[in-house]
Parts: sequence; structure tokens; C-alpha cells
Amino acid sequence: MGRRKVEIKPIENKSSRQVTFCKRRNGLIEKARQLSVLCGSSVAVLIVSSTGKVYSSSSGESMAKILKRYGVQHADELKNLELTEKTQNYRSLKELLETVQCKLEEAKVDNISIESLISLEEQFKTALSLTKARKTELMNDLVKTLQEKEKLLRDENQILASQLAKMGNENELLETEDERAMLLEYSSGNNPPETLPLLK
Amino acid sequence: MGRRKVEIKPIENKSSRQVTFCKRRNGLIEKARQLSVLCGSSVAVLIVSSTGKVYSSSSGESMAKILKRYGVQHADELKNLELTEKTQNYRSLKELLETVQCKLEEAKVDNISIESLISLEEQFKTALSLTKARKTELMNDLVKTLQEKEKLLRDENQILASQLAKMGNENELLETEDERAMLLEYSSGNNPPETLPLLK
DNA sequence: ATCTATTGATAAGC
DNA sequence: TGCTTATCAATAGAT
Repeated sequence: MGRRKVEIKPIENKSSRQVTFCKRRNGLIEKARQLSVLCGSSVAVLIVSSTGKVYSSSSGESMAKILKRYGVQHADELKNLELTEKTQNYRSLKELLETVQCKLEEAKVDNISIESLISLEEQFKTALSLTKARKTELMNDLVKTLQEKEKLLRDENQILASQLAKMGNENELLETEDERAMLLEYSSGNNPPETLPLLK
Repeated sequence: MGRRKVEIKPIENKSSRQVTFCKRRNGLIEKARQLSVLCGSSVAVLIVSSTGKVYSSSSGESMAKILKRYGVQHADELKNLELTEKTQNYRSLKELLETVQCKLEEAKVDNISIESLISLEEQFKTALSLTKARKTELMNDLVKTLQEKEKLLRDENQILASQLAKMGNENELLETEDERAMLLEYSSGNNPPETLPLLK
């Protein structure tokens, strides 16, 4: 619908692609609005440009309500999305906990039964236990790692010390550069790939 | 774009609205697809019919990815949505906790730091305390209410008992129906609006 | 952004 | 629901 028929294939030219994007984006959103008005429906449109910018529109109900409706019928997918989203970093965990706290505040206002609260208490205890357990596990791992590092460092020190001692004793016997170089290689080069990286 | 120009206003006729809905829904989704292909963008369309049925389409990236992108730029709104959604009843609290547990499981797989877990532990403790506190508060209220009920019942019993005693003593002196009725009214009618509803 | 020639979408009819 | 066609709407290309 223009001066020429266009094939539906990626537009190579960057600027004309940008122009088309803008035109068709507006067109799409207008179409969505019309569908909403004509048929008493709700329409949400989410558009992500090739540069990653997000455009959205909702007609009829609010975006939140529409997403919610979608969520009801696609709970599993959304749950997966949520999990994927939130397990990517710890900050999301924090947010989740904030949500829990908000929720508790709201629960206080509402008429939550004692039985429910007891159940909630149990669940928090479980979550707390899980957290504690994982913390302990990680700390044990850390201690273990540190102990291993310590041992390696001690070994290295001992070798260096004995080396120094040898050097002190045999200083006058070792005259050539070659011999000193060999000695150095022996002392620090026994297992350099393992010990030194651990110091980072 | 049809045999006639159409005003964009709600279509009253049910069947023609249904036909238009179907046509324009398909048209919208096709337009979305074209935009996606032509401009290398991702487009999600969510349509809720007037009867509540949800249709969705995604072009370019998956629906989950697009929603995620939207979520990143509208975290607050989505959070509010989540809150609104989940604070509606207690079952949602339970779900939230389940999510927390899932999350912890995932956190176990990922590389969550000890510091993070310590913070998480603190937060669970706080949530647990809040829950416990609210539970205690409610239980105290309940105990108080029960104690009040008990007192009222005791009072009532006492009055009834003394009434019975009087009746026993003065049985032969009270001969008329009127006198007996007055007596009954005195014993149970002192404060019936308060005591009896509490027994429910 | 604005302007048209032209294609594309679709309202009405079947 | 699906097809046809007259018509209006969207938009490609130019400015």
C-alpha cells in the first residue's frame, strides 16, 4: 500500500528501515486501538526496535490488566520467565523479599487468619533454614578453599626458605648465571600453575 | 477499507462485531509480523476479546523475551501488578512463598555469595518476626475476646441461677402468666444485644 | 513532517 | 467460517 508493492523481507537500508519502523509502528498501534474500540476488546502491543528500544501501547484495559490476563492463561510460561528473570542476580532475590515484606504489611491490614499466619511462619522458618544451610555450605567450602591455599602457600614458603638457605650456604660455590637461573626455576617452578592463580 | 467507511465506535451488532473482531485480529497480527520482519524488531500482541478470551502472538523474539524486555523498562508497574495480583487473598501469599523456595533452590545452583545469603537470612528472620508478631497479636486479640465472652456468659449464668433459685423459693407465690413473663424478661433481657451475638 | 500514487485491508454480501 | 469484490485506509517513495 504505497507507491510500490513491497516484499516482506528485512529492509537493508538503515534509514529507510527506520522510517518504515516508525510509520508501521504507529500504524500498528492505531490498528490495535481501533480493534479495541470497535469490538470492546483489550489490546496490548509491545514493540522492541532492532536497537532494543521498547515501545508499548494498551487499549481498553490497562497494560497491567492485560498482562495479568495473559498471565492467567500462561501461568507456567510466565513463572518460568519470572524465575529466569529473577535468578539472574541476587538483587532480584532482594526484590522478592521486599515483596514478601510488603505482602506481610498488606496481610496485616486484611483479615488474615491465625491458622494462615502459623502456616506462613512455618514457611518462613523453612526458607530461613534453607538460607542458613546454603550459607553454611558455602562458608564450609570457603574455609576448605582457604585452608588449601594456606597449605600451598606454606609449602611454597618452605621451598623458598630452604632454597634461600642453600643459596646462603653455597653462595660462593655457584658462580655462573646458568646455575643461578636453574636454581630459581626449581624453587618457584615446581607447580606454578596451581599455586599462583589461587593467590588472586 | 471496505465497502463503506466505518466510524471507529463500538459495534453494537453482536455477530458483525464477532466477524470484525476475527478479521481485524488476524490483520493486526499479520501487521505485527510484517513490522517484525521488515525492521528486524520484535513485536508482541496480546488481545483480550470482549468475552475474555486471550489471543497472543509474538514475532521476532519469543513472547517471554519480549515481556522480559518490557519488564526491564517497567519494573515498577509490573511489581505493582504482581502485588495487586497476589495480595488479593492468602493463597497468593502461599504461592509467593513457594516462589521464594523455588528461588532458593535456583540460587543454590547459581553462584550466590555468602554475603548475599547472610543478607537473605536477615530478611527471612525479619519476615519471620513480622509473621510471628502478627500471629501473636491476633492470638492475643482472640484470647481477649474469648475472655470477654466467658465473663458475659458467667454473668448470664449467675443471673439465670439466681433466677432459678428465686423461682424455686417463690414458685407458689407467682401464679399468673404475666408475672412469670416479666421475670423471664428481666433475667435474659438485661443486655441481650451484647451477649447473645457473641455466642455465634 | 507532508504529500499522493498505489497497494493492502476489510465491510458487506453470499 | 470462508470466499469475493468494491471501497477505504495505510503507507512507500519523494520532497
